[in-house]
Amino acid sequence: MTIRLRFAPSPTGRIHVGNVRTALMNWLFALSEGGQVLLRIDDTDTARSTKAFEQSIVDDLAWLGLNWSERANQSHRFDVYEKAAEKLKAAGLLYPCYETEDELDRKRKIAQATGKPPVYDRAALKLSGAERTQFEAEGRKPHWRFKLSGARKDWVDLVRGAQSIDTASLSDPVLIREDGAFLYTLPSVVDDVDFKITHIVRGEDHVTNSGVQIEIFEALGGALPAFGHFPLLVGADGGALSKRIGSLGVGELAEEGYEPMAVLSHLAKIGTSDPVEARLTIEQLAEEFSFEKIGRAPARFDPEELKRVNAAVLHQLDYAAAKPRLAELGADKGEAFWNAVRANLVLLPDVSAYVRIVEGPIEPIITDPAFASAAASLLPSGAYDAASWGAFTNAVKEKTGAKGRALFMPLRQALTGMDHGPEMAALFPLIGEARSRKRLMGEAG
RNA sequence: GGGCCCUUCGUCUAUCGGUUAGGACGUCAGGUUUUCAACCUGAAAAGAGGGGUUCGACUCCCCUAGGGCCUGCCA
Repeated sequence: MTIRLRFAPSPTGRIHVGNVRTALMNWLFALSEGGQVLLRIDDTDTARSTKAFEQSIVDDLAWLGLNWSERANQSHRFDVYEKAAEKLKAAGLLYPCYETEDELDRKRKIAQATGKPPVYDRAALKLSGAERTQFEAEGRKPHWRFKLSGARKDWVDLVRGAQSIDTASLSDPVLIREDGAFLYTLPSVVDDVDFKITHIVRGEDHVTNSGVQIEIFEALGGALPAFGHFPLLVGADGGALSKRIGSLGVGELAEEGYEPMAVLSHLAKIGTSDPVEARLTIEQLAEEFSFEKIGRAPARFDPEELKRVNAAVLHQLDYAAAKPRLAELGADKGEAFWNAVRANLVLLPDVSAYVRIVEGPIEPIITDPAFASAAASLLPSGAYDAASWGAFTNAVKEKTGAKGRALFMPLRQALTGMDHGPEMAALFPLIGEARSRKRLMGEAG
């Protein structure tokens, strides 16, 4: 049997790193088992959902290289949810409630204050027909709650092992809002049944939801999927994911020049027993994926570590793969250039600093003008090749007596305006004679 | 308040009762580069605190401290 998973974002905002991690877990598991992933747009909240956000989700997943096999919108399926709701009502499992939000809020606060669990008291269940008619006459519209059984619900979680949720300690979940809108819970279960989802993989913020949803699966007579809840992301300081990081959107990462595979590698490896290392393909990440490797402590999303992984991805990126991206940045200066500089990049846009080194203009750093001009007079003429740098530095060494660091650092600083960087032998031919001469003479160029 | 989960080198983590407590990043040292960066090799470096259980505990139980998630007419 091929397994079927789903990624179900709400188009009420851009997707951020937390969403990407959820998506990735689903994709990696599906890929590792030869299964499929359904992209389900959870747009039941028509007021907050937008087509623009939906498109951004599609674009962001495409940028990441995550391809779905099917796509569905919940907003096209209201009639299906309606039928499911009718079925639950007929079974006496979905009942109308007339409390206002304020009333519920007050009830919760009172319960809290008296040390009682803030669980819905099911007052609506005791309403007489006359009372209901009275509420309706007042113009109150009901919201609908699912009647929990009060039994414990058990399952063996893919990452957490044996789980047991006591539905007696939970409020009956509201499935339909006063305005008639379906809340996330029912459509999610209905769709999981209809689309024959075999595994629900999501963050551990959903574990109690799963207990509730298992009851709805049972009430609807649907096949129960397997559940896996992985720990959430926390920030590098171990605290909650900061607003800046938590809302770090895929779009922003792309703009800042991160590599999709760096983002994916980092999110796939943090919180697992694998070392956090760069991988060049999703397939490789999938090959290494296993629920058993996922720890139970929160995973740390560390921007510094992401950068390190990004650098590693870049270091392995060959010219053919880099070329189109370099072209976008106006930084495609040929294969020799790419090979010379890639090991020194953290983010791809860093390449522009090296473009300036080979094309100018840069401000040379001259600490010893006499030495620099002596070197300038020894520059070979004509076209430079891989051997030119050796010949040039040997000549300078002989003439000035400088060697080692005293020889190379001033030349590097004069020629590149930096005190670190790629192999000079590779850069020198790209800089060329004229520019080298200018820079050694202390002129910007 | 209640429920669930977590706490091992500086950092992220492995260990599912008996290990020289393993790996990765970082750090340090060496190599390579006639310089730096990049790269390669090696080293130092750990079980929150307190009680139990056991021949034996990082591992199981309890308490304390510290963190995360849930407890919505959000998803």
